[in-house]
Amino acid sequence: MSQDPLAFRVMNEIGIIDQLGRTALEAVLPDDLTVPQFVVLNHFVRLGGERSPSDLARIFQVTKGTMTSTLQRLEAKRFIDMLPDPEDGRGKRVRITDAGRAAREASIAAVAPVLAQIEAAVGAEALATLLPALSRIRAHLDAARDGPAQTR
Amino acid sequence: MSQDPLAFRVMNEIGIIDQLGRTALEAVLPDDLTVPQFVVLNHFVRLGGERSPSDLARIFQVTKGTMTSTLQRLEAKRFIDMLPDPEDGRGKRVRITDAGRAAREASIAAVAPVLAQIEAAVGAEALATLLPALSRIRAHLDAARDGPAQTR
DNA sequence: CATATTTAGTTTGTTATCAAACTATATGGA
DNA sequence: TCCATATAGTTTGATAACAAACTAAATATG
Repeated sequence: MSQDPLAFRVMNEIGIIDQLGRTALEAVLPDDLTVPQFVVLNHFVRLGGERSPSDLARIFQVTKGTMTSTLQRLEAKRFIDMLPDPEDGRGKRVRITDAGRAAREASIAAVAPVLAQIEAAVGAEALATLLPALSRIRAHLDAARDGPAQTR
Repeated sequence: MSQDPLAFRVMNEIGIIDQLGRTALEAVLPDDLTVPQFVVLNHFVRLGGERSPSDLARIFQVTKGTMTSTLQRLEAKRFIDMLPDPEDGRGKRVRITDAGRAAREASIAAVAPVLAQIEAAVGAEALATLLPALSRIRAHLDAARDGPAQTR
């Protein structure tokens, strides 16, 4: 059980947490929102303005294809608008709609208790300590990634 | 960027690490093995013997349906055998094949440098410190999960 | 200026994952 | 013994994610 290398055990634990956490959040999210969909809405409310799909792909570290799919689903729910970029014939501009803002508010309300429980169970200090180490791992993996396949 | 609750930021970081780490490992794994497939093979080599599919689903915290899929792919590659359980007409017994053992050895060799790099970049102590906190988060999410939907 | 290269976005095909529905066998209680 | 319930596995129908191939528009180079 513990003959596995340390880094492997950490990755393992991270994988399971990601899965359980994602499932727990999606169980309470309204409007059949998924975590990635919520995260995009949250971004627009917090930072406002408009973004291109490839901006968003870069920000959230997913491929362009993945972002295309997430945005299409959000647009189908009328939570974002996709407009042609007037400055670039290839580009698009994404912005949140009023319905999207409302869905984000409802999501925050639904998700807050779940997050609060985690914080209570693990301790705010422990979480705060975790964060920098996680960031280092992320930074390493990000840098080690060879040719960023597709403007991820 | 940091108005998000602590627990949310941690979950976010974990999600990205999971994704980047998974992709990095799968890039080097032989025989088109995926991480879940490798993890199952690794388990059999480390602990030996036979397991039922639902044992494996429980051990790796995935649903039975997910485990069915992973086992079918491993069987197609001839890396495991699936036998009827002589004691239970509903059950199956899974065990690794020689080819499976060989694939696991090759995988370990391929994956080791990637893990070593992570360990070097983050530091063994930092990883060791991370582990208990991660375990607490996992334990909480595991416990908070309502009716374990399907003998997950 | 014309062609080559890069960039923006989409599409395709594969795997993982979940929940829920379904089949078949086992077990428990009346 | 018989029926109800629980358990083992599979299947179905979603979403997310990747890589790779593809279209179209923009930029760079000769």
